[in-house]
Amino acid sequence: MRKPRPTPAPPAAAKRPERRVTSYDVALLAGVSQSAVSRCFKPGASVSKATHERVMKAARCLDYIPNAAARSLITRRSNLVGVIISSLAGPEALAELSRQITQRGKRALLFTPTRENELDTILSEVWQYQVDGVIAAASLSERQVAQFARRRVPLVMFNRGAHGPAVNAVVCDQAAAARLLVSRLAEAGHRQFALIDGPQDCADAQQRLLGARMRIAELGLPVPAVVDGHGDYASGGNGIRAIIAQLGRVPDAVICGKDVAAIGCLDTARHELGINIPGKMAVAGCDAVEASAWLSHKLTTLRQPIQKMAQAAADLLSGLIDNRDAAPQQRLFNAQLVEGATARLDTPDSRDLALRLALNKHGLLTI
Amino acid sequence: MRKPRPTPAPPAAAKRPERRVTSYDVALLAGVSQSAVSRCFKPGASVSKATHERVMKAARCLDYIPNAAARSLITRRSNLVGVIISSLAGPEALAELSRQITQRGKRALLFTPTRENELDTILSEVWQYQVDGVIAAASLSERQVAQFARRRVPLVMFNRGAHGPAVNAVVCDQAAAARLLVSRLAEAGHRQFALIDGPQDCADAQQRLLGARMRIAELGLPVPAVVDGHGDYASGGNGIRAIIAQLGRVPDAVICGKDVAAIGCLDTARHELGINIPGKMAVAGCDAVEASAWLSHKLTTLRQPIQKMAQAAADLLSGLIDNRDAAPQQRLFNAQLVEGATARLDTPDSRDLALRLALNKHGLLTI
DNA sequence: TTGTAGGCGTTATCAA
DNA sequence: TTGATAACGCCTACAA
Repeated sequence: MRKPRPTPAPPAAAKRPERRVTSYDVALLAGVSQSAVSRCFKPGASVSKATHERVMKAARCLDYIPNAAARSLITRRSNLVGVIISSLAGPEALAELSRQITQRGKRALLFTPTRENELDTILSEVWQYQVDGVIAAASLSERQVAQFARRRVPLVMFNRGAHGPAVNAVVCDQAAAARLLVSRLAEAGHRQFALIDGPQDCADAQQRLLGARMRIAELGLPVPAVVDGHGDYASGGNGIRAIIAQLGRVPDAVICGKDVAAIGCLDTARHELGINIPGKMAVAGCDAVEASAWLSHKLTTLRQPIQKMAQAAADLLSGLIDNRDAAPQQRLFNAQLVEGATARLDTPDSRDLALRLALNKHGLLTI
Repeated sequence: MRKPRPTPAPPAAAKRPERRVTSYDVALLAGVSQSAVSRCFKPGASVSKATHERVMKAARCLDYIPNAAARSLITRRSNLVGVIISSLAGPEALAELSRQITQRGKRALLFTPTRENELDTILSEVWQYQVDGVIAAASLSERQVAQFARRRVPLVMFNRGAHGPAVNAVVCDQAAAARLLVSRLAEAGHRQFALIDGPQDCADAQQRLLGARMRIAELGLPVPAVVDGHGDYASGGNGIRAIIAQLGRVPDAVICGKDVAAIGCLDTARHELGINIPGKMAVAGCDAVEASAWLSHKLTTLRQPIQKMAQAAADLLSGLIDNRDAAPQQRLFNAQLVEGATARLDTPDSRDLALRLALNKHGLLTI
């Protein structure tokens, strides 16, 4: 048996490690037991109205707030969700994930790996903090994914290639979207393609370009020029220069793994190389960042439903936290083609028709 | 007295709330006491080499990781740093803060208020999690700031107007930078200014525009046109239209509280209103976002040393955590003028000189 | 509905 | 250097 507090409370000023306000203090002031206080802070617990009021008043008076660490120790719930996100994954996803996690009464504990090899260090911290689950928008090795299973920590992969059907994942069908993009560009008459690769550790960009290459091959188009990139603005500019050097001519269409690179490519092509876009060359991105819609870019790109995906990830994780034995699932979303002004996407025929309609609208032509 | 574990370990499979691996399990396997295990995980504790090895081997064997919640309970250190950041503050700041916090052996617990009134809710959660300190890139009321002092939780304001000298803050001298911008624009001959305001809850944007207005007044220039904005792309476009309607003419120079709005203004002016920039009108932003440097914008703007500021914030907070009674300090940084291509910043004289030099360089003129 | 008592997993203290 | 023991602050049967 142990005495709740050695010093009842008032004469506790001499202690060095400055005492915090605890539920015992509140109980003392309210004239109830400590467990009564505890129950008052648990939604749906059985407490009389009178007790509840007295306790809450005392709590307010003392600025009492329950200690999450102590609670998590006994309940085995930290209400913490680890979010592992490499900076390349885009700020919109992070903001949206944070919001969704908060809505479900949990908090995002942020892990931002800068290099691949940091991931093991990060994981060991993840375990320490006893997170209830993890949403990972970073590339985990199979060994790392296996650790989650062994420790029984629910994991949801976000927008990353899932390692087999045993892993929970929310993904956008990048390959399908890229295939669609190639098909549309090909229909419109583009034949010589070029690809500016995204960063190696960005699985979604890799998926997109893989899909594009396959579709190009299927359609029997010329072998595309491919250059590496890091997904940043400079990569786009350097990329288009390298492509032209490689092909010995300007390609018909350039597809970039990342929008920012696509904008870099677009700007360099227009302002430094003097290439008419979309007249002479088409440029397309793949992830519809905010800037892609700006008037000076109007980039043709692929929009992923990030909000819905974040919501799905949070839902999926919540479910797993409440029922760790739920069957793993993959939720697949489709990207949507954003028809900007950097690529001709219409077939020659439909373009004629559109032109005629436009002229007709201005009264210049009668159909 | 209490027995470490009711069930020694092997036959513990029947328990429902599935036991975790604890330091007791490691101790049992290594044949030492539990406190010996604890000491092995504390850097600089006095343990014999032999014991250390045995314990570590057992720990690896059992996948043991210390429980941060239990540790934080007794040490009163959670190693958690609350980061309160409104989405408007920019992703670069968040990434940099996260990195700096990690480098100091702590973790960022993310709080992203979407509306002002959410802040009180957020703070009550901050207290629950027993964070060691908070970096706030959001506007806190004086009452809210006072709560930090009362609870003795170190607080560092990041890029937000400090509430008096008693608050720790890392700020960039926005007003001074804006004054410089106005001065340079005025020297170059711009007289009629217009301002597109940032969001109300974005104190740095407010500071910048305040500085600009004061300098405009000091120089005896015409009263500037001022329109409200939210700091987003659309605000820039709407803003410039409203300004022209208000003035009845195109202003000489537009200064925007946020770069993204400035780009919106620039694009709309160029592509929709057909205004020659910088010939007919100057456009300037204030926070040097990544896109401002792109070739299609080349925005004249003000660069804040975000990396240094994040480092300073993390340093300051670390110091406060180790010594809560340290005197509060403000660390002030200066913004740097980025001379883009959206504003003439040279005086008429120097422009002539520059022109002559340029022509001379091409052999078209001899000085 | 309320109080008692034990335990969550760790670190800190102190004697051996 | 090591081990026993007492916190840390809370939740939760169980009994009243």
